[in-house]
Amino acid sequence: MPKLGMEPIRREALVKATIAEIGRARSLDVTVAQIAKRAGMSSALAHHYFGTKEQIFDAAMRKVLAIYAKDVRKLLKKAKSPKERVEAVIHASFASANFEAAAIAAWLQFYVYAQTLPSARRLLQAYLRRLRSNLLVGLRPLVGARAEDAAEMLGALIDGIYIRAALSKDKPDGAAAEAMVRGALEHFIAGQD
Amino acid sequence: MPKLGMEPIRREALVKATIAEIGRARSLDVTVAQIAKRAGMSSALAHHYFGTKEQIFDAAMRKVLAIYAKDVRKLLKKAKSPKERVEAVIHASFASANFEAAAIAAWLQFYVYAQTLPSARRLLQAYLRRLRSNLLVGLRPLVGARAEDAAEMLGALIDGIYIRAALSKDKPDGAAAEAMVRGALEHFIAGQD
Amino acid sequence: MPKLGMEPIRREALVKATIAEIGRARSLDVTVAQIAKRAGMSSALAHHYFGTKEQIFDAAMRKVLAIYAKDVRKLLKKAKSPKERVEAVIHASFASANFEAAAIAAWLQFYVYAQTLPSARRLLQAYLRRLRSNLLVGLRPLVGARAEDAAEMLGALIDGIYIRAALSKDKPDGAAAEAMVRGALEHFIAGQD
Amino acid sequence: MPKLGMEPIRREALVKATIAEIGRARSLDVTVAQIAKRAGMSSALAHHYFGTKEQIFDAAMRKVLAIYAKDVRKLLKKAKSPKERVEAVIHASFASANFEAAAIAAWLQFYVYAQTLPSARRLLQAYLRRLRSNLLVGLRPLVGARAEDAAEMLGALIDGIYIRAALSKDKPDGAAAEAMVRGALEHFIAGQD
DNA sequence: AATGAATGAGGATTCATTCAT
DNA sequence: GATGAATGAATCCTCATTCAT
Repeated sequence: MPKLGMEPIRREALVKATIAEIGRARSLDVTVAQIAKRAGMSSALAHHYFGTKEQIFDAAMRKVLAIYAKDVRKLLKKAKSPKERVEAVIHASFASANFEAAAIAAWLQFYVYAQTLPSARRLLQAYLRRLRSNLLVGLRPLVGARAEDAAEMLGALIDGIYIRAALSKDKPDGAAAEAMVRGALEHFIAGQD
Repeated sequence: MPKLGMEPIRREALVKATIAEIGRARSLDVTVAQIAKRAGMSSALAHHYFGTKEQIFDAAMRKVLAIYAKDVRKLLKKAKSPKERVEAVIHASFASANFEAAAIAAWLQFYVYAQTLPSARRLLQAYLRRLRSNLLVGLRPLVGARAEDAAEMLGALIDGIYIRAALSKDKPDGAAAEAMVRGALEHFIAGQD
Repeated sequence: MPKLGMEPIRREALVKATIAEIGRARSLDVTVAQIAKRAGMSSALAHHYFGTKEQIFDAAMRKVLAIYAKDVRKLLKKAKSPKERVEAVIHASFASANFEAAAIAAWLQFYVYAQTLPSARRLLQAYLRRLRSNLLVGLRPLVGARAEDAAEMLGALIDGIYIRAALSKDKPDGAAAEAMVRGALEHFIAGQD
Repeated sequence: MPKLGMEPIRREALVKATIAEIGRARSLDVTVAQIAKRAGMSSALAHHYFGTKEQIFDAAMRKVLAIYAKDVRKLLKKAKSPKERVEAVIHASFASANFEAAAIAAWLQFYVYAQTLPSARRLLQAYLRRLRSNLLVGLRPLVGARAEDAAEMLGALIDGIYIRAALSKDKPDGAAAEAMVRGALEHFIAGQD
């Protein structure tokens, strides 16, 4: 009798292996065989479950974004004030399991990947929209009409820190990253127009 | 005697074609044949002049960084005050010929490439150091001991804007980008610690 | 479960095809595609099983030497006297399945190959040592201290006959070849110093 | 005004460079560019003078055989007796400028080359015939009807020694080689049928 | 469910050879 | 006479993907 319910297990193993492998290679030049091997199965099985390599990548990207989204939701729930809301979003960006060398590397790769693949682009844009809207909700009470600009700026800053973390050989420093964004937030709030 | 002095012409054509082709593909998955074709020659000739694909990429990356460096130098010369120095660096980042769809796309690809290739990493890190030091010279008189943090933040913000511009389908808006960074600078200066 | 146990079959087919193809081309300028085609598979599969062309050649060379070594061992077992031992070695050299047009041609090619490739050189030198030592064991009782010279001479003579057989268009004549070496042996034994 | 009589100079330089380059590579896998560079000219010029690579190789092979033939002729002139004739041929084989690492390597390569290229085969067979006939003239008075066999055997032995010298990493020892062939000759003469 | 077997398509690289000057 | 310029044709090798079992 066949093992039942293997599908979700296999799929998850593959997704995890994909992120790890991309993190290791620091590039999307990763073969299905490598991913499958790390996931403990044959590449034929990987295709059986996902169809194409593209779909494996898609699922992996979805996973990275989902981890982040979940962290944000959790933190937002505890936020008591507008400012705490904004800080929650910032905190989630760098405290998440995603702010870890391999995941950051994978993140950057997916960013690039989104340039080429429409489905990946959609995913990434959804993330950007959500990030922006999460920031906006908190920022409006704080800076009013300047909230749009503030959200844009904070979002870009977060992405910039990510990209730099990806390049650096040092272990990513989430606290420092968070401090930098919070500083920018403070200055923005303090600044008059 | 044969046609002479083609080498620099061919090399430049290849470098230009490489950037254009990477911009078009929005990926480093570009074949030497594609590059050579766009540059109007056979792939064999491309290898004749550059040896390997890696060296072609290297030259293209060097070119992108060189364009930026030249723009910065030019603008810095005209700067009359510390603040003008910082603004010159910011302006160069977005006014340069590099802030144009294809070049931005190529820029992002090289950022990623630097994760893998040591030679590319060195190039990029040199760029980052120069950017930072250029900002620092202007920032020290303005914000004193906080200059380091400011430089770090502005640098990350610039990179973040780049990465977002790379993802966007719209034509990159240099003016808006510049305004955002200048805004952050103003707020940083105004902010108290 | 898939078709199983193809690997040894494929590998053997490839080795055989390699020898045949080198024999046909009378040169090592044989493409993996040609070999694979003769072996009835795609070149990709050949690479799948052997990795590189060099390793295919290595295996083929090993095979040629192994055939010879096996023949020698078999004949040596039946030898009842020192002289029969020497004759067994000689006989094996020319009666072996290797003394056949294609194999001789391949042999010569490998001899040349050994000049360039360290691994091939090691294989060939091992063969030469074994040949020498096999001859020595039989020769010592027959010619005493002159055994070393005799072994050297007989070995060179055998190789010389091989090389000439490789050049000739006629079907190799094992009997004649053997007679020539036996003659040299007789004269060496008869000769006084 | 054009330089006159460059042709023979260029041709000779190329032939010499070819032998040297084959000796260095210990293989015929030598590019026209390498040969031309060593000869101090462009590969285009090499083609200008020889037409094809094949013809360059042919000329080089011819040269190697010509050196040997000349040496033999010179030594044969001084020979006073049949035995001295045979010894002259043997001596020439190993004393010639050809019995030197690079030339031996080239020799072996050409031997192999002759398997493929008809023109090379003709050259080599002419050499073999001449060697044989030179030996026969001296051997007939010495061993009568057995001269044919003796010539065949000595020829094969000489070739065998060459092939082994090619494989060895040590500097070729002409004296030892000659001693071995002379020994075989002595034994052959001494041997009774 | 799972995988070894198998391949077509593609890509970097090399090189003999030709040609215009 | 001489050569830089240029290319077409090959060749090794990789890899996503399919299939039979």
